[in-house]
Amino acid sequence: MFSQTVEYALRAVCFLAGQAPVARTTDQIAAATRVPKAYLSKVLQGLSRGGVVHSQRGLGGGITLVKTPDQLTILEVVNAVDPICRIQECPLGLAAHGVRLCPLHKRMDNALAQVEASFRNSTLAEILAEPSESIPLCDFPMPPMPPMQAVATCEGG
Amino acid sequence: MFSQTVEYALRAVCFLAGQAPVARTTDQIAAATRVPKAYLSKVLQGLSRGGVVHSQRGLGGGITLVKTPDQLTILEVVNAVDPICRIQECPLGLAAHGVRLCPLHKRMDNALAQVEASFRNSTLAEILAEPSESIPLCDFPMPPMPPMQAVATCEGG
DNA sequence: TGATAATTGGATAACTATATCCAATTCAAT
DNA sequence: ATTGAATTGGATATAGTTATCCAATTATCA
Repeated sequence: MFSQTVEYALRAVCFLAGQAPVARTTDQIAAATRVPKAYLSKVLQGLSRGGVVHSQRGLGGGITLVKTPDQLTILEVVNAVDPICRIQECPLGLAAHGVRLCPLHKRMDNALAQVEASFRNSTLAEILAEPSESIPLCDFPMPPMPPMQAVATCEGG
Repeated sequence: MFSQTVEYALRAVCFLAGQAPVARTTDQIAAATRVPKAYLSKVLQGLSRGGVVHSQRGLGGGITLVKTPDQLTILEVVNAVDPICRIQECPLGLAAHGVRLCPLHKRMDNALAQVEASFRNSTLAEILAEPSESIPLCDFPMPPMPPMQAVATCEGG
């Protein structure tokens, strides 16, 4: 139900949060998150226009988060690239329904509201800090990283 | 975030529930729900294969619900045409993540689980019975209906 | 059995999402 | 100023979703 674009954007931001405040290039992000590089650059453009990341051109440039991980929520990332559109008015355009939704669309909108709320309550810092057997994006705890090569071994699909 | 197909399927089933146990033709459903007739017939085929509706060919045929409205949930309708796919395993295919999801994907899956749960808890009967200023699909309480012509006046979009 | 009413499914079109490639642009470092 | 590293954006390709049309099929009623 979530688009590929959302999945990719969250992976990228999650990676950047773990590296903050260091800038990373599109190549580095693509390798770490296993997202097609060419497509990732478009997704990052969306995140940039949405004010989630900052991109710096030129030698030594790259992508950084605009906010610190504890101030950035999943919702902001999602809304930057593929907004959760709440149901504002009757999709059938029925005049009588006006502002109030019918019971059907009220339930659909409630579901969207729940997703919105739970995404609003998750910060990137929280995700990185959560004790878990699985570190986001990695087969192992990630080292600081400078030169950076392809990410560890990986099988399965 | 919900596809057009889901929206159309829910409208159709909602309408049929209000008419149950009378059969309605694709033309009648299309007019009442304002769904393009040709596309609706495809959506209904999906609902039929999914066991949500039964279609009867021939003179006097039409579409009916397989279950009574109090036994049919929104979730069953949604899953018949555009299933909610929970995140079962790490989308990156990281071996180390195995069965357990990382904190990021755990949160995404939780959101899906919430939607699933709230759809599982809504029956069509409940939706029709809910006191509301807006009756599902209609500008006014729907009469029994036989010959049936276009549905009332309607403006806005 | 014949006529009519209804679904079924194949072919096709338009649009959006996903993905790729590359030339142009920008900027830091020297 | 020149060079090299990096993003940017345009053009294009592919796949999936949404939508339409129509001939074929099925089943009921007279």
